[in-house]
Amino acid sequence: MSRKSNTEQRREEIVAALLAVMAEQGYEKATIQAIAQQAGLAPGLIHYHFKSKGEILIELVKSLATLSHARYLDLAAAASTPRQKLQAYIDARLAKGPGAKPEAVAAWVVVGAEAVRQTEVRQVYEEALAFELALLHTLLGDYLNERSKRSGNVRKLAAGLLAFMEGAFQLASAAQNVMPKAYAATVAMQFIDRYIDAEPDLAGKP
Amino acid sequence: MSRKSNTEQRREEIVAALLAVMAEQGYEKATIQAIAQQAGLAPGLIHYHFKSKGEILIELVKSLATLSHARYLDLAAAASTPRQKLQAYIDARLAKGPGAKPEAVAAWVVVGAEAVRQTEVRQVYEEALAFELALLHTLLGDYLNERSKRSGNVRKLAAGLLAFMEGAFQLASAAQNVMPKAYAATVAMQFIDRYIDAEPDLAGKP
Amino acid sequence: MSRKSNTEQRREEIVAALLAVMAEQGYEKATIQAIAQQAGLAPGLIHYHFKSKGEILIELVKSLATLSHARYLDLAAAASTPRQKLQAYIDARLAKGPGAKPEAVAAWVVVGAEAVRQTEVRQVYEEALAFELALLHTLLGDYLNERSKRSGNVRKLAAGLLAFMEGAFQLASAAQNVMPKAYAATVAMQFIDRYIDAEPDLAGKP
Amino acid sequence: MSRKSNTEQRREEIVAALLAVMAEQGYEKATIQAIAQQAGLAPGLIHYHFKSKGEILIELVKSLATLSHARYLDLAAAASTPRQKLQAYIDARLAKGPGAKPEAVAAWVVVGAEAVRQTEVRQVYEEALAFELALLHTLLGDYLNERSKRSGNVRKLAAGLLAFMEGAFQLASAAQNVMPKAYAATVAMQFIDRYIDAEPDLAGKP
DNA sequence: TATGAATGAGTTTTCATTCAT
DNA sequence: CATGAATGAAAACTCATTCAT
Repeated sequence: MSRKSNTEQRREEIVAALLAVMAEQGYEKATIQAIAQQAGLAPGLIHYHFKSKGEILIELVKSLATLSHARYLDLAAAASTPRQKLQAYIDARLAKGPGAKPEAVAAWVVVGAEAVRQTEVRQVYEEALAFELALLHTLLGDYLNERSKRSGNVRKLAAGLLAFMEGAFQLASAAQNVMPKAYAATVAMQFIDRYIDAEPDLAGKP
Repeated sequence: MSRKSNTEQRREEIVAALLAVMAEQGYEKATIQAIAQQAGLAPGLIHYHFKSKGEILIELVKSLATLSHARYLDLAAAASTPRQKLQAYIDARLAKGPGAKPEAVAAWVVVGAEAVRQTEVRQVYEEALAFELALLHTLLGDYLNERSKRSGNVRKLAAGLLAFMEGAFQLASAAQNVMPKAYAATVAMQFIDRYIDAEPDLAGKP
Repeated sequence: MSRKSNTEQRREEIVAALLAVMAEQGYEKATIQAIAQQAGLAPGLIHYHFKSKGEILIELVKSLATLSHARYLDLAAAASTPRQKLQAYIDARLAKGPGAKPEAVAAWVVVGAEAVRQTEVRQVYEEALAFELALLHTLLGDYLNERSKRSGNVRKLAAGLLAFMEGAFQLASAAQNVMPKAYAATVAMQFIDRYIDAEPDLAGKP
Repeated sequence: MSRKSNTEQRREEIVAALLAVMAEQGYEKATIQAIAQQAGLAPGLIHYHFKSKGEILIELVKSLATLSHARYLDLAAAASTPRQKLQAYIDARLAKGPGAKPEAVAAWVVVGAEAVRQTEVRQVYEEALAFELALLHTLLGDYLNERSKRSGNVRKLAAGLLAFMEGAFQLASAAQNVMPKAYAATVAMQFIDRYIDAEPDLAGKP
């Protein structure tokens, strides 16, 4: 009887190792040797499970996106109103509450820089962001409906929030000494609430 | 008798070459060879003018910060009201109007990723951001005064805007297909105006 | 399943190659390429087994010290009296008799020059010399006892002999045409015997 | 009227600079840039006065030999007996008394290592040592005559002393922590005196 | 599947020497 | 004579990838 394949587990271990190393070394410095050591595996084994280093990165991008969404689903489970769901989304992405992983944030920032120049990375990176943007758009739309507000600018607000969150990741990873403590989630909700409240209220009009 | 020094000029040429190469290749791929070729210089000359590749990067960070501020000063010269100055600042940083350099934006994003792990880069990067944050704080304060508003949250608003702008850079460089066109400057001013208008107006109180 | 490690053997081969190349080229000219070629290995493999060129040098210093001491132990095995042991020591260090390696002598000289400026090299170099000095001190003490002599100057005599031997290495490597043939071992024993015989004989005193 | 050539002075400055740099950096690390900086000259000027870096080294070897001999002549001027002259020689070479230059000693050690592999250096190095050996031989012969002793071994004694002194330089430069303080000059004279006193005195024989 | 040695191309850096000014 | 920029060949070191075991 042949022994059971552990490929899937190994791949996950390797991706996790890249995440850890990349968070503090960057992508180029995350050598196969370093990843192998972090994972407690032999270097040669990495290339048995992945064709190339780039393939691990791609897998990591997907993994990070999945992770983030899983966090949202977790938090959203306890939310009933549209506002609570929005709050859950913000908290999940800005890594509040249980399961926060600063090294995942740092890795995501590095991924973003790689996406600037690696086409394949950019593709999955954009896919992930497009997904988030769509989700955010929906959540914001629901929230507007709850308030009986309308806005032609939900799309821009969603884009603005997405940009804000990406920037918050960046600054949390590379300029933590400069930023105020714990501003991100608060500011995000304020942006949303005040943005929406300032919309002309069409609901009550005759 | 003595030969005239052109070091300052050469250093600027080299920094400009790094900017150009880094914008589309990233920092690691911006090899000394590539920089030299971009600048039309012999590779050895790079190290005659700079002790190391890292030193060029540090110089570039300073240069980008200076460039951005110069753009603000340019635009602000024509601004008279606090709101116009704020607008000038936003436009300058988000690279609207004349003098916009998309490659400088891309380079800044890559710099940000390097700041995650290179201590020296992080230092100058943080210095630059701290400067921007202070300036933004001042501009927002002036704007509030103009509106006879008060806010204990100017600091958080400034931080939020800074994060938003950094994120906008990131997404403009690595996810241009996902984002709406020309959302950034508009959204930034809306964040500001609505944030401020939602503040309790204390001016008229006895 | 697992591949057997040959690291220890490879490291020894590489150290031996450095010894050979350094003996006739000096340390700086003993390039990684040259060492690799001497050892019949690929250049990259050198850095797989050693972190840096300096590490190979450190290893070589230790190896030379060990080699020299092994030669002494070999020769001393056949010696019964303290004088014979001293003679064995002198012969071993001055590379008389079977197992003499002129290239090891030349390499040791080069090591000595590197010890002038490389702190790490100086450390192991000094350790090796301190060991030799202590051994020489012991051997001389035993010899004195045999002769029923006493001397407060054994320490200085040992130091003098050590210096003499190091100088003999130097001159054998760099000024062989100037020095008399085969003077070293003879002169060393004469220094010892006459030095000791000139000491006031305290043995017969009441 | 043409301006006076300062070539000779410049050459001496450059040689002195090499001495200083080489004493603490070794020969390979004594770059033209470093030499120029030490001398306070422009790098290009070095090659105006010397054809190559090696030529400076040759000049330095000669300079060091001359310096050492000048020191002997200085000290010997006040010596009347053969023993005093010997003492003067030993003191001069082992750098006792006024004019001692530890950095010259270190440089000489480095020179010795270069002599192992550079033919041209070895030539002048050997010339210098041959000169010292001959002088030492003469001084020892005179001392023997004064004592009415004879010895067929003056040549070997001279060689032994020369080796001892070179070794003392080496150990003073690279193993100062291991050696006793101020042993060298004392031990040298003891080697001489006891060596000679132990010779069979043929003078009084019938 | 797993190991770890091996390869070789590529990278930063150094530096003697040259040369225009 | 003097300056200092410029060159290009070499050096150490890195590392993804391959492969024998």
